[in-house]
Amino acid sequence: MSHINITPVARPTYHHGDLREALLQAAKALIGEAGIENLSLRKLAERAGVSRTAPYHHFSDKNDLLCAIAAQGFRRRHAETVAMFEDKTLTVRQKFEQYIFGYVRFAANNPEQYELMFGRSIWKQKNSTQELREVAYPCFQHQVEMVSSWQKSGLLSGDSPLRTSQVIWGAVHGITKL
Amino acid sequence: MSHINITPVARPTYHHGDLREALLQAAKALIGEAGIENLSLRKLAERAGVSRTAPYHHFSDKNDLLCAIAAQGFRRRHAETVAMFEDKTLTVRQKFEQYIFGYVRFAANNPEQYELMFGRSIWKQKNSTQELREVAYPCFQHQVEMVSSWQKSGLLSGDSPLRTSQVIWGAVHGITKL
DNA sequence: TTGCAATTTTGACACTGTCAAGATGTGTTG
DNA sequence: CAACACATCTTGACAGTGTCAAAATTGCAA
Repeated sequence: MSHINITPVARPTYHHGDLREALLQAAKALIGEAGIENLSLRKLAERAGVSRTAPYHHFSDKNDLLCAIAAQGFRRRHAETVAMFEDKTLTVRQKFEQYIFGYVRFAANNPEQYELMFGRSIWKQKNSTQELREVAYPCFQHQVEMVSSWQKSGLLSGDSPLRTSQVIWGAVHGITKL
Repeated sequence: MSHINITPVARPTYHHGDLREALLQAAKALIGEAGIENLSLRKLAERAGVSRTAPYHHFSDKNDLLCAIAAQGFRRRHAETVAMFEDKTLTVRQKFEQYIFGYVRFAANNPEQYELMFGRSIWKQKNSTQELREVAYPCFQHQVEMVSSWQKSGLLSGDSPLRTSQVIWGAVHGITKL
């Protein structure tokens, strides 16, 4: 793992200013370089130019940190999707295509973050933060609403928006991972 | 993690006999109890009633161990599927249903092993053992062949067995994880 | 200026994966 | 049966890891 660039950022003041955001940013960078399972809080702290236990005042846990990254992904994805869906200049069909493309593109461009968002580890048992749940649920719900509207407009068949949504998501998810 | 039962097995002889198989078995048990990320080689060795480094004479790595478990899953799944597909007493449609059900059932009954088989970590970069690859490929290939035959018999539409296979697998995979 | 609270650091601990060297059996050959 | 080679297992050791407690440092309000 010696190929990872640490490059601690020189920090003029004792207090960092916005360490939390800096940690999230650095964590995403490290994850992108070496994968999720090679992310350690210590390397992260070092890259942020801060001592090993500093992150613990912004995240209660390593799991908490990972949940925060996933939550960031959901927030971003949700914002993009909502904006796209409410765009009046697009036809219904274009919206559907844009949705699928956007999903796949996001997964392809941020594979590690994507894995974090939909991988097993975060959601398992009591691992998910309340923040993560509060951010992710609207994201899922909005997807179901979109599918429902597409069904009403005749673009999609089926009667249960939830089921159909699951199938679509599952298929895209599956294809994405191959 | 103190809720995990270790219960080292008393071993009469110095040589274990078939430590490799015992380790795989114990590993699956521990994974079932505490999840993949809570499996440690040391706890595993202790439960197998053996010293910490003993496993290293049967698996070069922790990753190697996980690959072996995944390979076991593929072997079992492949055997079941082939046997079912060649069963003359089933109609084509029954076979298709059995295949889907069998897949979901396996994933539901062995969620951790399933995660290991299709999760990102094993297949990423150079993590996959040659044994795992040699076992998994026939498994995938057989699935494509089945889909192809179902398409020829008119049960399934579409022309590209590979693509269709991917979609089916993806959808089932996606639904399975919800 | 002084004191309080937020922030960061140092020290420490148990746990992990893994390597090197030694110990202990088992099977084989004379 | 003896001696030896080999597979198997153990002990010791080391660097990393997550995380806690206590101390230190700083910014802000009274």
